[in-house]
Amino acid sequence: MEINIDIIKNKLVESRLKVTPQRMAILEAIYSLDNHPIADDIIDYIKIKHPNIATGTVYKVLGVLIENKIINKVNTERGVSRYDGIMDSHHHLYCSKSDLIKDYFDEELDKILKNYFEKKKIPDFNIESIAIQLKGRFNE
Amino acid sequence: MEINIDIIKNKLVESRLKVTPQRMAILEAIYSLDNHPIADDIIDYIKIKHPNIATGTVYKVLGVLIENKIINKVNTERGVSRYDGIMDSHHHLYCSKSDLIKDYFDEELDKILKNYFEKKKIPDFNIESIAIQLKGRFNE
DNA sequence: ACTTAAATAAGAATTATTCTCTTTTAAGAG
DNA sequence: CTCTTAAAAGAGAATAATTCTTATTTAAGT
Repeated sequence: MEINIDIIKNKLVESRLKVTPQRMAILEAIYSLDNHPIADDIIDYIKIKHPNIATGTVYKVLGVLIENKIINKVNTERGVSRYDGIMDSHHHLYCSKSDLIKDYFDEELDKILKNYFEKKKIPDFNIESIAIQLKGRFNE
Repeated sequence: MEINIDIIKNKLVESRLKVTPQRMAILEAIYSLDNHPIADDIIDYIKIKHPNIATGTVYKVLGVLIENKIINKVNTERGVSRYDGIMDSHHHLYCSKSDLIKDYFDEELDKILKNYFEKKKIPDFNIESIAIQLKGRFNE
């Protein structure tokens, strides 16, 4: 993924958020780390350049970034939150044997689903978003 | 849902699990409580008849029931685990304003998805299960 | 009724996350 | 460029959900 400092900075500025070293570092960590890091992965990654960052700050910043739709939270079986820097509509592939989670983009599928639910309404329920979790195994 | 003691007992016997009052009570709670209870809901429900049940026991039993495919765990945004006694293939409707989660059965949709992924293989990934999370609002 | 592996109770321990309060800082105003 | 101030970060205590440990009890087969 592009780890351009200016692009990261821009994301903060666009949301009228103060640009702080901590926020920059956390965003950079999310974009650099693959596999949808948990807070602790981000903290470990950041500690190299920012040894004094407080755990609470990381959680606070993650919350702010989510509120401002700069990142997403991904639910997992284990209950630990994982974070995703990609905001384009996509689904997730969960490995049933490891903690690997991959993004899955499929516009054709999105179209099929959109279409399907436009025809087949669910009684008393208005759909706002559709997320698919595909669980399975990756070939090494 | 049917809250038949013999049916509950059978689920344990079929899995070669010892039939204990605690396990019976926990299963009964899951079938009786609606809206995919969290562990605490189950504990509260059970405490009326079993005031001495230990919290750890409830978590342990829930784990055993999941391992034996008698119940399922449902992921939530908040990270707190919720439990589902329905094992037939189904999806979930998540309310975006409350903690309501409803089961959603749709064989037609399942067929469409099965078909779709039989044609369109995902590179290096073998699908084991497909779960759809529909987030939206319930009418009143 | 006896035996024993399995299950439960009790509560300590752990883990992830949030909260509180103090200090520091980004960024706009002058 | 300095001043001001609201916002952000630091530090660590607090909380919540869940897991773990050890002793005690019990289900169910002999």
